[in-house]
Amino acid sequence: MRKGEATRHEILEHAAGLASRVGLEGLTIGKLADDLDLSKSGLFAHFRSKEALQVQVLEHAGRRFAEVVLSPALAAPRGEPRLRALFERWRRWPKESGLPGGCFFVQAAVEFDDQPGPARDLIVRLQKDFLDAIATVVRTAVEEGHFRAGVDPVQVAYELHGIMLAWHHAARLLRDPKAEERARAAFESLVARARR
Amino acid sequence: MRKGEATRHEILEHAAGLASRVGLEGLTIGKLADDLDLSKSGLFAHFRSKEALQVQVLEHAGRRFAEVVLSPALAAPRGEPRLRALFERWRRWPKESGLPGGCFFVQAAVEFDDQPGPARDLIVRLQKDFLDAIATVVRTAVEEGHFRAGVDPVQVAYELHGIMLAWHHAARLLRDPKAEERARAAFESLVARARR
DNA sequence: TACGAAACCGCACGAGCGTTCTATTTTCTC
DNA sequence: GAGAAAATAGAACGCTCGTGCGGTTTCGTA
Repeated sequence: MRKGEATRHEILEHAAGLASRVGLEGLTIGKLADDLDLSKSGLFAHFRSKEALQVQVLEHAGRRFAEVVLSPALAAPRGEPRLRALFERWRRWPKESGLPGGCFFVQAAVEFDDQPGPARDLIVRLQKDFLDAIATVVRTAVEEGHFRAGVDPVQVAYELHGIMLAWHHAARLLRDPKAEERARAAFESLVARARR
Repeated sequence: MRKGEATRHEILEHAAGLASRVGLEGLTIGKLADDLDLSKSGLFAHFRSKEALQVQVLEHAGRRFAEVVLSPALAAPRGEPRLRALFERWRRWPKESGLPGGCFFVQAAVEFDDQPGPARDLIVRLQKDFLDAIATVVRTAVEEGHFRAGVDPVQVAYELHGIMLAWHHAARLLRDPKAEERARAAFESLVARARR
């Protein structure tokens, strides 16, 4: 029971990186087994279906995201600093977590927005939870008096998400060297607007 | 030579809709042929490779987008009205063009951001051209005096793109009924900021 | 150290993929 | 309306996919 857990972890780790490049649908048990020097059937036995594999990869990445982005950000002082910490960690997360294809939640969200099933359900839950978390951070910024009272936290979360998606697009597809600079400018503008 | 053109057009039309749901990689010659009551080989003969099919679907959609979104928007009065027209048409384009899976450029951009080849090259060109077009519209708004002189047109294009991506995400994945409302609010905020 | 359980392998399967070849039907042109 | 050219069909290929099965190796524990 010990060894199995370990290799399953290894598999999920590698699968997340692979999926960031080719997507969760593009994930292939054969390729995965090859990369990890396992037999196809040996690897398959850990999950018993491809769908289960996809779901577990998502769960794994969700836990990882919470560890690497959310929790540390929430450790920052309440209010605007916390929002800034979140932004910074969010931006660095694909690199830090060894996702060579960029944030693979972006890929998964687009891939499954039209394909019902447990994978889609899980993605929706994860993304909603995350957007809620952003909104909560913004709300505390209002409570702390950093942001003005009229600010709509959900709207800010929405717009921040848009900034990150545009950044992902500019950086990964367009290879625009100014992508980060633009994302930062947009973020500062968003914060300034909320503060004023 | 006439008939072939017609069915090829039909194929591309249907393929674009299909690809909006399953992606350009998920596109399958067999499924496509089935849907259109053609033989696999008969359909295949029109393109002679799947890659060529993908590229032609992209070209087709690009032309369509220019017809349905860009050109009509550019017919609006210079400046802010033109930007508004662009926003409105852009928002309606997946529905108007029979893309049941939402804007399939979003799907394609994410799918190919890491897979070199002619398809990726074409997507990059199309997206760059479009972002340039937005920036140009913003620039004319500055020239017309609708927007203030300090506005960075490229930055505005970047942020508008982000708003649309967030909208796509909220509407399609999260099925958020307020998605459009939020997109509109973000757009108004963007315009107000540029105007002030 | 022995033994039961867990982990893993090799092999095979049926299905679907993109692609090729040859033959047949349909379309266009003079 | 005949004949060339184009469009389509049918069958087959080699490959890869996810999945199932039976046996072998490795591990964890008593």
